[in-house]
Amino acid sequence: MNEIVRGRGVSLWSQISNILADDVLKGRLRQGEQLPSAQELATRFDVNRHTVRRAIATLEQRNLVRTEQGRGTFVQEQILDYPISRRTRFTQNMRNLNIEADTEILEDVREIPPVAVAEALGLGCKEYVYRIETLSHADGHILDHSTVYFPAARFVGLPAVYRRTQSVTRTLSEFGVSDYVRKHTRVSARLPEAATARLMKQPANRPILHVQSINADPRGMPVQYGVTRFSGDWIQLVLMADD
Amino acid sequence: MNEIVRGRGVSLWSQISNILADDVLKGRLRQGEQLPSAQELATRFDVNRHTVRRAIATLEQRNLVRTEQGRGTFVQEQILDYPISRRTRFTQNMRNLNIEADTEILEDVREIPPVAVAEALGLGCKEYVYRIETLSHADGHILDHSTVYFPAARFVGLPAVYRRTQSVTRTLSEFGVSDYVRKHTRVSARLPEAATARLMKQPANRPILHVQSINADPRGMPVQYGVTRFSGDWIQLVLMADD
DNA sequence: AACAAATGTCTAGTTATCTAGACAGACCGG
DNA sequence: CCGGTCTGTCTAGATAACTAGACATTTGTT
Repeated sequence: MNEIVRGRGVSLWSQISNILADDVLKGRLRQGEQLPSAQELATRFDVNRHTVRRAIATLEQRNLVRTEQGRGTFVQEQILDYPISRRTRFTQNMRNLNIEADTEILEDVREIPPVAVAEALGLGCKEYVYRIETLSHADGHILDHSTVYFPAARFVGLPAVYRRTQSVTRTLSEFGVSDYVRKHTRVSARLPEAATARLMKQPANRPILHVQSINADPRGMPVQYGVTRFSGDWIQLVLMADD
Repeated sequence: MNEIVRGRGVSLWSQISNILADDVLKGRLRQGEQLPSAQELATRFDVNRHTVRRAIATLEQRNLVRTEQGRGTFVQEQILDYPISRRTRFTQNMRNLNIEADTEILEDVREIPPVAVAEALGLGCKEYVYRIETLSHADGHILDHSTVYFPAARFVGLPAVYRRTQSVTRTLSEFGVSDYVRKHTRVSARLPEAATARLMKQPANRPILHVQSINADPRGMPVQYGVTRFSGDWIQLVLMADD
């Protein structure tokens, strides 16, 4: 297993601290996962509990773990850098971040959209859209609540495809839109609507990241209007130069 | 310059030891070079002399430096691995080892060789050879004392070429021998003759590596007979499989 | 309420690391 | 041979790291 060396000029607490930090950073310990108790670690490393505590104290300072009296110490949920560029693809993003994301489809309906959405999609005020509501989980956390609109006339029967492919990119691809780029992205922080707060299991007074985006095909024709509400606590959007 | 950190779990002596070891291994301190005195290092690192001494003690254990009372501490001359194969070329070897070698020509004469040499070169007992005596230095150390014989009939005027090219390989090349291989190599340890000991500035009772070799052209005709006396202390021949 | 299992906080003692100073011994150049 | 400059060795004390044990506090379960 992991070895510790005495009397070579590197203190035990520092060695233990490094080993544990490595476990966290390399993902051997997952976000929110509970570490072995101080006593267990002391036994494993053949060292006093105080020594382990010192190691853990430094990890806490580095914000890698969080200790709760009477409960234990846990891997600190890190703010997730969520890169956004013109070609951001959610599924791809999560895969890059080495996170198992699964998306739950809450609802899909065919309806007349709000005026703002119709305008954004370049539709007349009597044209139908599909509206799809999703909730994404990652590592046991709720990641975002999304509402996406597609022009119904252009993508007949889209919800069924979406349910099968579980991916915007693959769905559009099946309708012949093999490429699309983000026409614009608007990011704001706001308090969640009641429904969103309930869905994301977070207090109504904790702000969320509200991202509204429009994707267009290569000819500039809008294919998707979406609103994604990220948990502001542990998502941090990174705006990137266009590629 | 080089920084040292207190109170982060790594002892000062160990940090200093690492810095100095790095200086030696990366060649910032050369073989045989004197390190700053313990007091100077203590001042530079803002640390007690004893602490520096402890760092140096570990370096001594690792055989990276050697300390001499009253003189100072010096980078330990490492044993030099000297690879030998059928295609060994002295100049090339030194270049591979990243060592500046310069060869001083002590003497070149045209003479009747000893019988053993004549036989080895496949010459009759009345045929002349050129005998060239050289002394090689590298990094300020004397590396070897060589005696090489060339058949004079085949290589008329060779010494002049050798003085110009400073290389056996290039010299033979100018005589049309573009390739040659080592026909055989005999290695032994023996005490140096008086002249050699004096030349190599080493005691007469310290053994040297005595390497006798014959090089032949691709048709098997011997082109060179040589004896090289290496300083046994810091040269270590590595016999390699033929290439 | 009782209990087990965590973390948090003390005290006390040991060992390792670092500092300070003094002095001996070897080397070297004038 | 003498003085300056090295390394080598010793003593003594201060600080950091580690161990041992006791007990408090918090949490979750029974």
